[in-house]
Amino acid sequence: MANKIQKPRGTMDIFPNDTPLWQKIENTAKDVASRFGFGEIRTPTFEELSLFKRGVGEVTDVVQKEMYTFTDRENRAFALRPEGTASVVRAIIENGKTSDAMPLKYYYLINCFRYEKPQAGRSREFFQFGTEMFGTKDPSADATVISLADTLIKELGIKNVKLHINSIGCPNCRPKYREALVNYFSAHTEELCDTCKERLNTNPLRILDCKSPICSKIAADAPSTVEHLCEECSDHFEDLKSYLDAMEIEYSVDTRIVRGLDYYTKTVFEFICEGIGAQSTVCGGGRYDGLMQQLDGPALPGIGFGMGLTRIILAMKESGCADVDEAKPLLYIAPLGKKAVAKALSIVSTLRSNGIYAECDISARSLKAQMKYADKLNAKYTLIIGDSEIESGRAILKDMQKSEQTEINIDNIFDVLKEA
RNA sequence: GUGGGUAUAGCUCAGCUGGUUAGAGCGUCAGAUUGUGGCUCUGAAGGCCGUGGGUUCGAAUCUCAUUACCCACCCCA
Repeated sequence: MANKIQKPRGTMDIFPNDTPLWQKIENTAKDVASRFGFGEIRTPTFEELSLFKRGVGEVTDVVQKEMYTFTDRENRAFALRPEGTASVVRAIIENGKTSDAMPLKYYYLINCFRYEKPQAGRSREFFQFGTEMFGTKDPSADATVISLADTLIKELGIKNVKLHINSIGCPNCRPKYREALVNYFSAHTEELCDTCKERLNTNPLRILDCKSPICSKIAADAPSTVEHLCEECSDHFEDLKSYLDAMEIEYSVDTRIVRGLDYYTKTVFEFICEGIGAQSTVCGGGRYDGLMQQLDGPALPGIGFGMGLTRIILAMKESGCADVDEAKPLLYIAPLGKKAVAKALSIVSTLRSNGIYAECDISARSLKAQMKYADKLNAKYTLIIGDSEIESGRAILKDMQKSEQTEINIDNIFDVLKEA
């Protein structure tokens, strides 16, 4: 055991006992997205490093210390995608989709990579379902995107998740708000925790969601975003709320929701699940009206979200809806002898071609072992074929649950199964 | 990047203050009169006790380092 090869830290192997749950989530996501008129987009796993620097924000933690970067043989700098939005924007611009009918509506199911220290709900390779919409700045678009996430969460059966919304303003009102915030917290500098003293310079908005009791107590009386919005942002936020009300989507306004990535403007939201650990945001998103321009595209407003699939799974387990029925074979054939095996393979092959899940022994095991295996697979019926059955053309069909046996004509197996 | 916890068969775990061939349950495979499952019984395979040093006559058991996992900070989905 000199060098046992292990998977990279913060990654995972997923086996067939777990993949059905993943597939259920992915299929439901695709289904819901297409009902909202969103089409799937696929972009590269890695991109030019500068895309993320410009798109996500040069000074964010994600870009500064969490990216997997590398250079290729010609010394070009790349990075594994730490999120999905920047790539989508790049692809839209590069392929001239900005001339398509608006709005553009895309979704994706991707893996992302961030060099972080793993913990509950956080890994280095993680999976997310994301949506992006470009070309409409109307609050009804915000409401639609939120509704998509809400619909998906509900269809998955997750109950213990709450929607929190906020508005962080636009380039007109945010600087003023930021100033007000810095003024307020500066008066309490000494009381703030060390990280928040840092944040005062780097990202004062973040002090609002600090978990330290002292900071959150101070933050409670801090000026709130909502009161500092310009008229346009304020109207936008009010309209969004009334549209959510119209769709009967429950939410609470939470001024501590600020989002970490630079590109967000106006609407921000999170679906939060209590009980799955510290990383409780199951879905996070918002509006990013300046992003397209920041990447040298036209001034198309955008909005979207990312949903962490691992966290969704934690939430599903928490609300007890993570069980997926396993596939059970309709028929298991237990052949004895080569002639019988040939017959079994032939029957099973026909059934499979007709969309039916069927199995037969392929290990030349004893009948007893085969029956045990059929039981373990939860087969509905077992057909036993030996030499004499091949001769007579008749074999025993056993209903595994009722434990009843009937003799049938082997070639009638298809009709018998049809009736069953 | 910071802090706390853990690391023994495929899985869940025993193994007391260091002492001869490291255990259980579950799972896997094979048997319990010739071609029949779910219950029961029997047996087998499977671990140099995460890895590498150190202390010791002797270490799974003490110590240091390292790696991974779990949890929290940070950050975020």
